[in-house]
Amino acid sequence: MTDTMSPPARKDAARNRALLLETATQMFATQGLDVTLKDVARRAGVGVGTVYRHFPAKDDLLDEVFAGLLARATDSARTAAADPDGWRGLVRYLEDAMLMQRHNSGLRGLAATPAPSCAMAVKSREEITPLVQQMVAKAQKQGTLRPDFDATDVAYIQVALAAIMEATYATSPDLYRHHLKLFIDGMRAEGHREPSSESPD
Amino acid sequence: MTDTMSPPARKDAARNRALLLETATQMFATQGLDVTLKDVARRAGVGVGTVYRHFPAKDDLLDEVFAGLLARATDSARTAAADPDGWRGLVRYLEDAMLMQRHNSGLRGLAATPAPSCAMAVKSREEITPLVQQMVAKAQKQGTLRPDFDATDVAYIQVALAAIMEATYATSPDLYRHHLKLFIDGMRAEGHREPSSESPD
DNA sequence: ACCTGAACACCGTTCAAGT
DNA sequence: ACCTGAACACCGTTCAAGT
Repeated sequence: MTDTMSPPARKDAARNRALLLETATQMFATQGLDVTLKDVARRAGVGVGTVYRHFPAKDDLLDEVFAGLLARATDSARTAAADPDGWRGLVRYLEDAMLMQRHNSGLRGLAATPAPSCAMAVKSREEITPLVQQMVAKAQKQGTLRPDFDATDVAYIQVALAAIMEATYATSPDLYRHHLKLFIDGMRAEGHREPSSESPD
Repeated sequence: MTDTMSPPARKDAARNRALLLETATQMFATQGLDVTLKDVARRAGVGVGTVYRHFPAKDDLLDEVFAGLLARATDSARTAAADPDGWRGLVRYLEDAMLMQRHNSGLRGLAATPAPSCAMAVKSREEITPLVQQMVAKAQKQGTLRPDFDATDVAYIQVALAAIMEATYATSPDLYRHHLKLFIDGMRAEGHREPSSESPD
């Protein structure tokens, strides 16, 4: 994924790059998207200019930082798509995605305000959409998912839940589970509304 | 609503205040929340300092600007609460609220990112929540709304739809209608899933 | 009293000078 | 080649000087 050109780069440069990525990943995860690049630089022990040498703009740094999480999300989607029960796969995928956000402040911010320009959003769509499409098709064939449900709707439900989570996280970080259930229930096909052995809360 | 104290204030000051409010309302509606206070000042023909004299901070200006819209939303909720059919009132209230956002960029931004600190959000909750509670109670008594549905859930559905609208507006400003339908369907009580004479789109 | 605009703090980004 | 930090543009906010 990172080869073909660009002579190996000096060892110190490579180290700085890795260090910055690591530092930024940590800071964005715990403190959210508005950590300053100056702060990232200081914590990494380099000058601001170095950050901009490796990442032309803050968005580029964000893209690389969250590319890692995107990979995890893709894995989750792949596993979910392999589930023979389409509905169950879909639900698990959504739960996984929300759990990731639950534990990463920066991801919450990104997911709730998806700039269509954002490289990560684009790649995310490209990689995950086909997998979600498989789940949707399967679940519809199995009669458990509404027939008028689109694969892109899953992405929008993620956006919706992200916004809710962002709004409620500070007060009750797990309230989103309630809304997740609500939305999932709205996805069910006619006559598949039985509570599936969960506690009623 | 604006009396009891503060000697009437000089005529030019009062005019400036009104002018600023009007200008800001216009600009936030069409250009969104990140219009500059310097721009507002210029367009109103005053200095920046004047803006800050009348509104201690940008948030205060926003609060006053959107207090007007809040009043309209409250009216809508009151009308909806008066509907003998609880379900129909609830649906109309949601449709109204979304229509307001649809036509106001600043409102879209605010609704999608509700800071709990925001005075408008607080007032909105205080004024509208009891009305929504009436609708929810009525609809549940009439058996058309899920029994495990909370009045606060309505507010969160608004947040969710606002985020979706914000994400899709540029490309397809009316796509939110689809998701509104989806969520509304998720609110239905068991056995009330008939398509109610709408076109299927 | 109220208005004005220069000035400050802050953040993203650039670039001349260093190694 | 790459690093550094001062410098710039921009936005929110303040305040000394004007009327």
